[in-house]
Amino acid sequence: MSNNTQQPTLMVIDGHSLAFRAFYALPVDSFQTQTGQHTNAIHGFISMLINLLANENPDSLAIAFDISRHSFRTEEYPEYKGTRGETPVEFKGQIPLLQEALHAMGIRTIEKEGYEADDILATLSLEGANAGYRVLVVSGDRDTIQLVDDNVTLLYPSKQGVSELTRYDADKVMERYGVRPEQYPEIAALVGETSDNLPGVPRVGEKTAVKWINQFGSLEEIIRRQDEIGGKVGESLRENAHLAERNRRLNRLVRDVELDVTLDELKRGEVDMDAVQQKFAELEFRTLLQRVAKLVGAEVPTGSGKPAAIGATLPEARLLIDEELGDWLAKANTPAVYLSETAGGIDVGLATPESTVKLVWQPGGRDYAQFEEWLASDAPKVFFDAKQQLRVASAAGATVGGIAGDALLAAWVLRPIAPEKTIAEAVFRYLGEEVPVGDPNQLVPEEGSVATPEQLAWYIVRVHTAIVGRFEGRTAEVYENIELPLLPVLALLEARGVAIDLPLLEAHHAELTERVGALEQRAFDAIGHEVNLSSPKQLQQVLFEELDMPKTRKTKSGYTTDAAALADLQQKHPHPFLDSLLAHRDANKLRQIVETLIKAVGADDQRIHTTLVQVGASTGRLASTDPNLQNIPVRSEEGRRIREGFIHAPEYTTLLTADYSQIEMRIMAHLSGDEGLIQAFNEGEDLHRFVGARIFGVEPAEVTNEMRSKVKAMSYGLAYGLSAFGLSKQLNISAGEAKQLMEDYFERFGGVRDYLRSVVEQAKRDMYTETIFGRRRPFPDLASPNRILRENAERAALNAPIQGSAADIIKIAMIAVEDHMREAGLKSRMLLQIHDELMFEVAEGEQDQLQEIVHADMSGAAKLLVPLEVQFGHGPNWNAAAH
DNA sequence: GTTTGAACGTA
DNA sequence: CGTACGTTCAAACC
Repeated sequence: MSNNTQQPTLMVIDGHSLAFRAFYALPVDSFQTQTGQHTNAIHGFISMLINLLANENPDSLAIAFDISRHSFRTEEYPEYKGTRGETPVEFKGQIPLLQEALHAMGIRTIEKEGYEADDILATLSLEGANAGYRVLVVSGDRDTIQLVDDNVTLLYPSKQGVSELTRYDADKVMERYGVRPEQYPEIAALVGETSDNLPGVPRVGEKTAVKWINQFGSLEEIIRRQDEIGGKVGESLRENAHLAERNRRLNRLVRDVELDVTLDELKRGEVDMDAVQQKFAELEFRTLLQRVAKLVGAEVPTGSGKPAAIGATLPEARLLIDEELGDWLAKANTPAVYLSETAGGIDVGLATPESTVKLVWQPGGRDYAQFEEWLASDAPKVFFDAKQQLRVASAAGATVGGIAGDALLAAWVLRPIAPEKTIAEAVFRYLGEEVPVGDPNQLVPEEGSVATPEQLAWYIVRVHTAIVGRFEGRTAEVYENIELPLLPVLALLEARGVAIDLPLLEAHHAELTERVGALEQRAFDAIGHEVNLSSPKQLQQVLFEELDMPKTRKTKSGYTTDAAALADLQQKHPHPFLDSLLAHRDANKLRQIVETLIKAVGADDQRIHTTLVQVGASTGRLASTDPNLQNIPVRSEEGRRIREGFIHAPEYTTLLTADYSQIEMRIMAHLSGDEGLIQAFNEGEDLHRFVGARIFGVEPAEVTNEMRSKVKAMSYGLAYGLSAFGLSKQLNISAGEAKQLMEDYFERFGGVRDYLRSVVEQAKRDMYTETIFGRRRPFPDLASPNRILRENAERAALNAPIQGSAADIIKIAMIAVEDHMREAGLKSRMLLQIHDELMFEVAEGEQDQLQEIVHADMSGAAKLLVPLEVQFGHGPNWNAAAH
């Protein structure tokens, strides 16, 4: 319905009430971003808004929001709207995002402290009508019926949901309610409004109220002549007239709120599609973007062809050589570099936001000396996955310096729970543009269907700026002072690898293979037939059907056959098969680990080069893959034999390991400020013995091994959100004893309990946790209505600052150690990081000096309320180098 | 051929 | 009903 008069149209919308209706109209679970942010109310609201704008085409537009529940109404009547339950958090969090999205669409939102959105609508509709506008009020609150007149029409959502709006003009109000619009609030005052917690006059319903209004003309008149009304109803009116009067005061909308906006400012202008695109990309809205574009007549990127039609335009690529290239490099301000390996060499894309350059690089060729020199220099450059690009360069014999940014790393620091792992993902999220990725099934890609290196570089340089621009708090410091300097250190560790005693591992493997075979045969003999011992399904058949053993804990697809359950079964229901099975599991696992390691040994250098994944863990830890060297067995004697296969190269004299002693407990002491715990560390006594003495009320010397191990399990469990139930399971003690143990612990170390509580409290408030150094980790699930998800998030939130701070500390130490070793000109090398441990290959005569550097840098990486202790061990192999 | 689940190694 | 990872195998899926 378009406006066919000369009169301009003003549309005013009650944002809160319509968003709330949208929230209940759309399934909350189907509208979630990857980070778990709910978006159903935002989506529903904007969808409805687009329809409204398309249908009504208003000339001016404003959307009003409530700031809080407090208004002059709650001043007068504190119970106002008091029966309404707590607004769901899933909804509350969407309002600021909705407002941001509306701002991106160039739409003015209005809030006023002390007033409700309806008062703003009332004020604007009056102002608009006076200024000659035709006014459309959009609200789901019945109080706005009073605003309707010849110039003001109300669009009110029908019961079906948000998409259907009923138009109320004065005639329609009369038809529906039987009174004129301005009389409606008097009806409502008499009847009362349950949803606002405003009781009316008992025995008076809509029918009676309308009858009276039509008979007497107004509420005032009804009350003045209340004695004329007979019967029980009349009696009720006389007793409760004050309620009707109070209701009338409260439901009268204020029409002269002072707003710091003029009608002129509400005129709809051009829509900045770039801003809309970016905001919608964050919200992961795609169809809405198309609809907005259609509404305003803009173009939308298709995703198939060229880079985004709207947003920045891709500069023409230039193929530069010699002086021209040198000139470009000299002038370019922190360009992006993208290296792509090809059959003949390396294709290079270089870009600033304004200019792109391509280069067909033949490493070592004479024409490229200038480029290679620039690449190796400190001249700042940005990358996407710089560590991988470093490998490409280094394989070509080139070096890379001046890593001033890495968009992959930045995206992870910003959102470590679900970082964008490809250029296309990051660009879509942070720039709202689609990178042409091409069809992998097409052997010869069409021109323009796949991004060239220089196009990718252009995306990288822009997306990096966009990501870094969103850092908050101390995130930029974490990125610049920890992650970026660590990156080249990790590249060095990966390139160095660790030496392996291949013959020893092979002998070990042969031995394990033989043992696995024998155990397998013994297991078969015990049940009289063969079975795949690695198949949980087949094992369940044997255990619970053939041998008729008692059922174990349930899994998704049956009953568990894990080691703990099998050991438990063996107690209750001994059987030789169980023995053989458990022993087989152990041996087979070790055999498999050794096999993986053997396969990973490089043919050229007899070393294993793991990949240290810097963007792997959301706490800030590193991860190790291909192979994982952070989970090499150590707990069993047989497992430690595998560590004997990790050795130093012949030109070095020993392996050195340095590990933080109880770093997580020390961080807990620091963060909690608990005096008992701090004292324990400062006195340098055995921690668990000290804590045990306090808890059990004995002298440290009298703490038995059993007491000590209970305390140890408890201390470590606390940082993981361990419950009394979990503790009882782990220690095999009664629930009561476990509960008592925890109570005794908190009795003596109350600061720890207070701290753990405060972490979750803070996390629920901010929706993220922070480490000592300011690394943040978001926790969307803390607001989940799903109890399991929420409690999992609470435990993870409890642990994140502790585990994350430990990760920060060892990273800082690694940067310093590598730096100082280089300064000292040492030949020794840092090789591995295993979360709280560093491994070094020590060159002849350097052990003391190295150990001094490592000790100083590790213990000095953070100044805590307790000392950071470092333990060293050295020997010919990793097992011997244990302390 | 790819994904999922169970199991298990480490800090 | 204790956090953070990666790898392997079998089974289930396409």
